[in-house]
Amino acid sequence: MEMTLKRRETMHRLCGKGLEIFNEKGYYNTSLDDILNELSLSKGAFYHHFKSKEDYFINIVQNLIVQKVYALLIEPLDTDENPLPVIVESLENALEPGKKNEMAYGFMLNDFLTEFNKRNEEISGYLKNIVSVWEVNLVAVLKRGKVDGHIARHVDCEGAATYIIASYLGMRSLMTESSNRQLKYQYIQQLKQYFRSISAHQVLA
Amino acid sequence: MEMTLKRRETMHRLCGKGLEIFNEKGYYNTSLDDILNELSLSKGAFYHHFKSKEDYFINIVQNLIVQKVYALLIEPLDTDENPLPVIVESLENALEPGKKNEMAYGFMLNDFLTEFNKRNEEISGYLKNIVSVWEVNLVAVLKRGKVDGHIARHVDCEGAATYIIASYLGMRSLMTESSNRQLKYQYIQQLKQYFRSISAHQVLA
DNA sequence: CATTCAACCGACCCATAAGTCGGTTTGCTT
DNA sequence: AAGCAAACCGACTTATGGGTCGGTTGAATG
Repeated sequence: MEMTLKRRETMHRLCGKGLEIFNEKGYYNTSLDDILNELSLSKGAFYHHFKSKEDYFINIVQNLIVQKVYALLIEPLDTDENPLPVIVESLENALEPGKKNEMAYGFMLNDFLTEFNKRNEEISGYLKNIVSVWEVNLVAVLKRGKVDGHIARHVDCEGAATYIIASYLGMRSLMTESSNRQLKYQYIQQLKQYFRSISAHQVLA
Repeated sequence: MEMTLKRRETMHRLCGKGLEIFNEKGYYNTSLDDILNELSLSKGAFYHHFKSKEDYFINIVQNLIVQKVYALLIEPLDTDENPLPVIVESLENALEPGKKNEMAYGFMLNDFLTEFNKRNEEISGYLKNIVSVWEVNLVAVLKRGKVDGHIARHVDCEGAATYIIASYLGMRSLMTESSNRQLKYQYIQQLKQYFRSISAHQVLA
């Protein structure tokens, strides 16, 4: 099964570089040759592994993107502590410019969501699904926070989750190369302010 | 100057229909012919009035979009009342699905911002500028709210404005044809919750 | 009535980029 | 070493869409 290994490796390289460039320039603004040239691969190689550009990107979404969202935004929620600081920390971390040569700016869900909305229902569906999983997990962790006495009883957990997600996605629209540090700081501060207001122990600022 | 009138009218029709379709399908996913067919106009007519698709869209941005942002998001702020309910009302109104055949979903700043970011620096610049004007106005109105005793003294007005804008832009990523009513309600509720927390009179929920 | 020019027409040009296909290379198996 | 299939190559096809250009129309002007 050496060939299967070779296959896997090439597909993996393609997906990795693809995500990197799609993230930089957008899906529709990136040609396959842009990616292929970087990897010194040919059209033939590409179509030997994927049946279309769309199929290729679905692969990227369902492997790499899902995985990153889990790692950055969902798994960190799985603790027994007060959920609010945990959520803050996960978002703060997800907005961090990539250390080394990892993905810059935590994540690009908003960009892809917007790009495929109205243009490709299938891919759009996969992306929305990712957001939805994130939301479900946020709601769960908020509800637990209520039970554990960290979050005020009156809070609408679904609404809070939606609000958190919206603000995070929106931040990614505002953060363009420059300006980021300040914006991120402001965002985190206000998020904390909001969290204080839904916390069970009404700490005054 | 009858001709100038004709010219104006055709350009106006082009811009109106253009905004409508660009908003529906996205700028890069809309061909000039898509628009021209709807208006029964030709390529020749188009290029008689605009020097390029880009020039055309800049026209749309600087006339129609600027105007709508002012009408929906900026001018409503110009009152002497407590700014917080006024802001809520403007956002609520801006997220309203267009009555009659007006623009659906209040506004599409986030979509265009995302689409042109990384693809067209010039247009991107104009759009960012609109957001920036909105932000400046929000900050001003929040500061006035502080002076007037509606907003707590400790609040970072710039941060709050950023946070408000981010959450609004993000909502537009989440609101796809279906689902909207519920999402909007949740958003407004949580926004109010946040506003309560930066209000001078700490009303408990 | 002739002239003129803004407004408009639509066939054409050309660059881009997805996808095809007949081939070549590579490396494992026998 | 021969055979064979997976992996890969790259010229080609095809569709799309922005932009061009030589023309036509129609209304105002003299």
